[in-house]
Amino acid sequence: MTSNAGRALAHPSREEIRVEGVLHALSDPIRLRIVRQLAHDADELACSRFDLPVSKSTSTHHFRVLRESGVIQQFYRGTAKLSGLRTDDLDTLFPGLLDSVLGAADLQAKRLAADARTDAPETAGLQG
Amino acid sequence: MTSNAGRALAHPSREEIRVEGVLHALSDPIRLRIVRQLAHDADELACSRFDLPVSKSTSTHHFRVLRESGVIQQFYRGTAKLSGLRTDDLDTLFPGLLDSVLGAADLQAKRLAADARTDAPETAGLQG
DNA sequence: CCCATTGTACGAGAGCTGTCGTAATTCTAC
DNA sequence: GTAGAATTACGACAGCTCTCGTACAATGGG
Repeated sequence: MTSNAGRALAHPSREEIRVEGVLHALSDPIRLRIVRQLAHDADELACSRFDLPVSKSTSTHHFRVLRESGVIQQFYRGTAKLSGLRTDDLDTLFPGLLDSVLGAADLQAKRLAADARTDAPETAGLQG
Repeated sequence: MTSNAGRALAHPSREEIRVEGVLHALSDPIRLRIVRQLAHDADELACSRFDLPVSKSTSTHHFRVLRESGVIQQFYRGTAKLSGLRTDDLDTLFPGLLDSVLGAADLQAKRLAADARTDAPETAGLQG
């Protein structure tokens, strides 16, 4: 069998996605980071392409939370598992939600980076 | 003393508000309900005006989570504690986030209500 | 002062969450 | 078939979360 259908992954249907679950999935820093990378870098990435500060087991856990809450879809291709945002489903169910969360995360990242630049040089003197 | 200053409540400053914390605060059904009621019914409501399906202790807990994450502000007036959304701070930090979450919650509420109407009368529990 | 109203604090318990390490599974390449 | 790479599954653990009940504090009116 050359098909990848042997390993099917459970996804919630569009109707089963709940806004509370989506918000909860996005409220973890690691998962938010995954989603931001998916949104910015590519539509579909293998899990191994993410450089996360946790073990593989923990990564698997976070990807599963994202998938089971309806934020991402996953499928196998060879030994790799590719992940992509369920942009269409989310935009249909909750228009603008994903974009504003991603925008908020970007703004916060910029703000925190700027804070670090203004804080550090004076006191600590350590910079990247 | 007629002042209400005796009981001060700790709030995060605008700069301390984190998007992960806001999303986590909004990911609980009870808290999302509180926020929706604050957004729709009034700008400032006493805690006792919320008809929540939990005990007073639990309500206090949820209001504290919302306050400490920066979603709401609270102050005392007499024996009452009034709560209001920090709309300005949130809109400045995360433009559009609060609105899209509230919109998503409204859409989902309508959708679930419609599903219940089409599910129940016809088959009374059997669905494809 | 006493009391009703309103909300807090504290302690507790059940359950979920994030994390890890190790063992197992699936696919590709030889 | 064998080896290797990518990922999952399982069991375990500490910590957090949601919930409650009871006891306590602050305000306003008699």
